Amino acid sequence: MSELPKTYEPAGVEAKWYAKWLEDKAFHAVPDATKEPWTIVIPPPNVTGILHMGHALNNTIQDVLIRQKRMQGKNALWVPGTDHAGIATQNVVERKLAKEGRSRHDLSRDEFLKEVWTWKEEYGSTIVSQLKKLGSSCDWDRERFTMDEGLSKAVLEVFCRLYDKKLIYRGNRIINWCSRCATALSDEESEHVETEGALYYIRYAVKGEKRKITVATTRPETMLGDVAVAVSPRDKRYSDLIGKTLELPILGRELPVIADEFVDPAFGTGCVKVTPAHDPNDFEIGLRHGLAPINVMNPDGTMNEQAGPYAGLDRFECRKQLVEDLKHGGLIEKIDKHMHAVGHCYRCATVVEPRLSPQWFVKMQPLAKPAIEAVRDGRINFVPERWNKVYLDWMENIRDWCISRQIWWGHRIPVFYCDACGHEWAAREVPGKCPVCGVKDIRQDEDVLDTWFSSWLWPFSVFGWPEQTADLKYFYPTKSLVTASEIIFFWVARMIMAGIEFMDDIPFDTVYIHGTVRDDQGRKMSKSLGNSIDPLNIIEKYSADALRFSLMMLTATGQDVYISDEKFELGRNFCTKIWNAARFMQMNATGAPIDPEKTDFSKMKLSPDDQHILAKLGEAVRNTEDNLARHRFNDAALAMYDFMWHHYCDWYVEYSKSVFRGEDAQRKQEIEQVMHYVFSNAIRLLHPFIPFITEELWHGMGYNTVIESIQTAPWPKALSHEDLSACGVQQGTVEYVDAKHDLIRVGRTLRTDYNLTPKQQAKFCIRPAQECTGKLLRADMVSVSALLGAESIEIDRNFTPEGAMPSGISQLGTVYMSIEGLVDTAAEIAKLKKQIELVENGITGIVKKLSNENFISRAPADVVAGEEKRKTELLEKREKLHKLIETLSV
RNA sequence: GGGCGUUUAGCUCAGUUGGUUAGAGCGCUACCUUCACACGGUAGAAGUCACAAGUUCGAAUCUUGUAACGCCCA
Repeated sequence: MSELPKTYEPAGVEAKWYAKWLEDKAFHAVPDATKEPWTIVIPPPNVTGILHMGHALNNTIQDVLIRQKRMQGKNALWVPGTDHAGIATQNVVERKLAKEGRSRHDLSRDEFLKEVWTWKEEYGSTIVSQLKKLGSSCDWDRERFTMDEGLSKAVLEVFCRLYDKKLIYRGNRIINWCSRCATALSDEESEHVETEGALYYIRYAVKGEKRKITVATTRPETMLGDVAVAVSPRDKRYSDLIGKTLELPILGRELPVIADEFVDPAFGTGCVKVTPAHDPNDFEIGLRHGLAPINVMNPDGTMNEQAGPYAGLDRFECRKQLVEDLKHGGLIEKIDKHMHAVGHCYRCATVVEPRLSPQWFVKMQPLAKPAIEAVRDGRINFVPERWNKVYLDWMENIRDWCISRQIWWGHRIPVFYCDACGHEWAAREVPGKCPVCGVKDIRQDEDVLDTWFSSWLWPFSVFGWPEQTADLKYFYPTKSLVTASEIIFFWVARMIMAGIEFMDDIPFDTVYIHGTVRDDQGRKMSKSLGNSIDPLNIIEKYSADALRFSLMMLTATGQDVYISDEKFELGRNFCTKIWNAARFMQMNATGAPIDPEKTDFSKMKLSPDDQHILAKLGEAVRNTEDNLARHRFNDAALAMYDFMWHHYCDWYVEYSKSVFRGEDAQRKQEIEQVMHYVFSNAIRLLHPFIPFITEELWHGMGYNTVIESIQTAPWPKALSHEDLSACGVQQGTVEYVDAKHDLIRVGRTLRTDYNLTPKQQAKFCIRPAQECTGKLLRADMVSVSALLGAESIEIDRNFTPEGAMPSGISQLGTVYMSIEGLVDTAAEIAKLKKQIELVENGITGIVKKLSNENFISRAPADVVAGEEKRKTELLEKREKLHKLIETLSV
């Protein structure tokens, strides 16, 4: 065992171990009937992505889960991969082309796709290498890409099956159109942003009358596509108008006035213009009344020839111009400011235009039904629970999914058309001719599929589906899905539907939804705000372990995480603390062989502190395990942090110094053995959270001579009371040590009160509360004396101070400190009086409770007994305090 | 408009089935370069649990209402 360097240098260590783990294929899993599979599939990041804090959080959680399961002996598999991110990737490559002065339309479709693949080969692994820096223990041999051959095959298979089942159809519908990306978006891809707009009140003339009526709209340019004006059938103000004709300003088109239940008489003027080609509700009204839609816009967001004088203008330019013209004609009644939610493209933030166009849809209701059941009957559970409801609400009101995109990068829709005979069909392979008329001149649909149409198959397509592979049979279904709330609809819900539809089984049983990472002012991290914290910078500055541990400490279940640079000091400081604890052990090594698995403590005489730390380790193991099982990562991290820092380092290591500085060689070896048992178990617990430093210490401490890597070391066992007492840990002793710590704190406070420096040794007298505690203390003198920094300690059941002495009361007894020089009697009395006051308050409260008949009769007996006991204790304490004042006053 | 979440120490947050004196990290105060660690140690100060009403022997915790902030859906 080589000596650990004085300071921990994470950068080299982390790189070293990750390379070693890859070399050893430590994360690789293969089907093994003798072991239980435990599978996670990664939410595939966009191939264009770079690692942000959301990824860091998401992947740390998955890594914690998978590393723990691996240590617990499960056949743990974490499947990684990336997503081809159709629109985003196409945008990136188009921007690159634009820089070269080219557009994709200068290239053929095939040439463009070649460009994208080239880009993917060059930059597509960025995020993968970043995930490795984080320490993610993915099985990289199984890395998949949503456009790779196998996954593409799965997509075609699914499309064809659904097409043949008539669950995929083509329809002319209002969809969300991004004019910048020039493609349709699904409803989920249109992000509603609360925007200040205006409500324009526009006057339409009634034909043949002098009367004008006013309609209100937020998008005046769409009036050019108006085909009617609608009022509520119950609206008496307009009942005489129904059936009459209006004249559309500017264009002069004749518009019938119709009555439709959809119209809310309370909104605006109660008159609504009907523009079926540009609004989903209007489209429905149009269908009900047999009105032909008029599309006034081009795909790029400019107005088309239907817009008359405005043809060629951009839609917003047109709005301006049109409003000017209307004002000029006295046709604007008023313009009110109006807040409303406006859809924006989730990829480029362009305002989405509802637009009538022919698109492909998946009929969702039949797929949703069994997927709703799976969550309702608890086969699938969201954590935190509240997301169950969010999921169910969405699923119960599910709308058909628009899956066609007018871009080139993606899975091309496998639908073919024969213009000769009009046949349309879906095929898994590109057909040579029309299966009906045999004509070879057939064409394939130009559109590609929504990226999520491949992601929703991820939990089984990664294992080779539709082939019934051994991997698929063994590793599917997966266990936990870890993701953020933003993609519950996009992805999680659809995976559940796909799993049930195509695998006849749920894809996972737990969906853990973690929070969003925000800056310390609670704002979402975004490039435009410039408030992003780059995890790679944090790794460089503090280490991946520090990043991971800090994130875990800060993530309360499902709550958003607020971070700033300094928050990561928490993890770094903790790693340093562990490092130094290890160095301490190494510096005091006796040279005896170290075995982290050795537990035969029954053969040695365990000191009270030994017993105490073993018991506390047991608690830490139990807490960590429980909290991990319940996805309470922060509580798990805190349990380990508290154990390692506040129990092991603060108390046990401090106590051990008294042994290591003594002469008893046997004791030194014994305590060393306890230390290695405790420490090796503690770092095993910590390994899933901070894999690098724990592996480094595993080797640094020489544990690797017994078990080669901490990754395969057995997960610590939470020893039961029976286990503990079998190896010599008595519950009473453990409680004694807790009380001893309290006594030592009382003694240390006395030191502080009299400004003793740590070097100044003080004489103490302890008057034990009971004869038996006196015995325990006397037997434990080495420990008490060392922890208290005492020159001498007298333990005397009948101790009475001769003069004024500073003192304090603890559960085990009263502590007196003997100091040279004057005791500040007045200050001592004031201190004691303050304590008496506190005790009195306590007593008053309890007496009040105990004299309440209702409390005695209705509260559970143990609560009442507890109060009684506490009352006695407080009365005793008050008595003691009074006596102390008396002695001081003498 | 509908739904969800949050409100606890200066800051960021825990607080599980209601039950002793409401906890942590950071920050703050005092002392300490001590021999694992100053990325450290010891001791300490700091809270009207958003507000109001209710249920209860007992409420940070349960119910209702109010307010502020945030998120999702329409």
